[in-house]
Amino acid sequence: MEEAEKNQEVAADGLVPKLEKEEKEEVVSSSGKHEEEEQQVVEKIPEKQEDLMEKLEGLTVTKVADKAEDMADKPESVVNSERQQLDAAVEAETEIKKVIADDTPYTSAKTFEELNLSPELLQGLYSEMKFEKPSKIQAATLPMIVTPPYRNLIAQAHNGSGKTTCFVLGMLSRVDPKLKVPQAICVCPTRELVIQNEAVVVKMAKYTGVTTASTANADSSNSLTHSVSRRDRIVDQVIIGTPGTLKRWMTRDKILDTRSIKILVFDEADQMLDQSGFQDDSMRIMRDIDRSRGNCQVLLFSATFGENVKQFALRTIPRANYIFVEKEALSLDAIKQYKIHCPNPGAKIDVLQNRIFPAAEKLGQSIIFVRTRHSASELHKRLEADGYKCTSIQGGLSHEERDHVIQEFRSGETKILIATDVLSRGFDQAQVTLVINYDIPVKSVPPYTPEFETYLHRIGRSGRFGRKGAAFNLLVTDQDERNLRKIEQHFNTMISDVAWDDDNAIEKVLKDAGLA
DNA sequence: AAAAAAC
Repeated sequence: MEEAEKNQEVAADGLVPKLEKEEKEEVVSSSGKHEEEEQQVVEKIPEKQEDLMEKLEGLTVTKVADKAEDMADKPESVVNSERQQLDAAVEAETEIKKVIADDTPYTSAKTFEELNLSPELLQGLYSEMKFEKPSKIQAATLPMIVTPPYRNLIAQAHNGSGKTTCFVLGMLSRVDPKLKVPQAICVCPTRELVIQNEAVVVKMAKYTGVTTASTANADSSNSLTHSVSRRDRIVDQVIIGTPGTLKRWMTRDKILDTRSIKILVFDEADQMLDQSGFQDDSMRIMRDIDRSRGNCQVLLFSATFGENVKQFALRTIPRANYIFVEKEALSLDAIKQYKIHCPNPGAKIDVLQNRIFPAAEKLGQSIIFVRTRHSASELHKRLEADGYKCTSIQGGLSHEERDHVIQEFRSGETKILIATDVLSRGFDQAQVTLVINYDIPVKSVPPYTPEFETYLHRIGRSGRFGRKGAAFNLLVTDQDERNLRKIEQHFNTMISDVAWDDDNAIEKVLKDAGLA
């Protein structure tokens, strides 16, 4: 079982953004070792498919088996195509390992030009987005996304490495602005992410004539059974939304025509497909689109794919190309992680106010993560009562309140934001240098083991696109200690101790992190 | 001893 899973695992080390590259490159560039590893990966593929066949049941088996037979039939071409993707130059610097579903040859994109994007789209990339060349994950995935036969793709890459650009370019390159019907859908887990992603689409699409619609602009849910159903059919090409509203638009309201949808994106895909996440809605959306128009390209993107959801995704998304990263390679070196053991719950406030805030003031912006909605507003009240300027956001607030809090934080007016996990994923604000886990993320049911993926997403709110960042974990109980140790082991990363009562410890540590 | 969306 474990062997099989290991074979399944395809690592993509070094999906690191530009600024961090120098360090990483030293590690990977000199030896020819990864080349050997590549060969092994190539040779293992037929065997891997057999393992997969044994493990899977039902519908999926047929598909995977077909694939395995294909491979057995023409091992030469498979091996050849695998070799073709070992594009020497790119390979040497990216160390990306990927698996492709057929014998379509893909060459890593060193420039955006070679992707055959429209001039309008390229202009958006250069003059609006100020992008020069593809990041590593972009170089690896964009050819897979935009090259016929438009295979499905499951792609994992580090926090802040440029995944959004991958799927936004994917969507924009596939839609026809002359056709006034929905052609691309992007599903996101939160309202904030919908708004953020829509802004990227609008910016990148500036010269293309493509328009967007999003569930966040729709009227809020009270008064409007009427006004929503009265809405006209959507004529925009790119639709961005949260799963519930998208589903309603497709089924009850019938304002979202899915017959022309060519590409369907799941951002934060592991959460969107997780059973305790949005699995039901996501599957429903996929099925409905598949029924009204087959052959829709599905893209899954996330920084994390826990083992279960990874297997589910591979079973669910047929004939997908995929790229995965070993979990041990996921924590970014640019984000230094610390733990502060507090003698009692009250000391958390003390550490926050007297140790962290004074140091944080000079840095940039900070996000403090807590476990519940209630503790978000409680901590907010407490800090405000003590004279600290901060805001808080959680799903219990009205949409207007949430928008307002985010807008103030985006503008830099507020430096300290208290948040539940509504903001743990995807939120992209370059100025965030500090993440504080006021509570460690844990599962909601006994034995309250750590939520590894959430931890990684939270600390990934800092250190965007290779910038430096720091994360402080406040611990009180023995269970906190145990859970943090598990997190260290899980990601094979070092979380150093900082004394809670030392005046200078935080300052010193931030200097070490390259922040002070 | 939960959060997210949304009914």
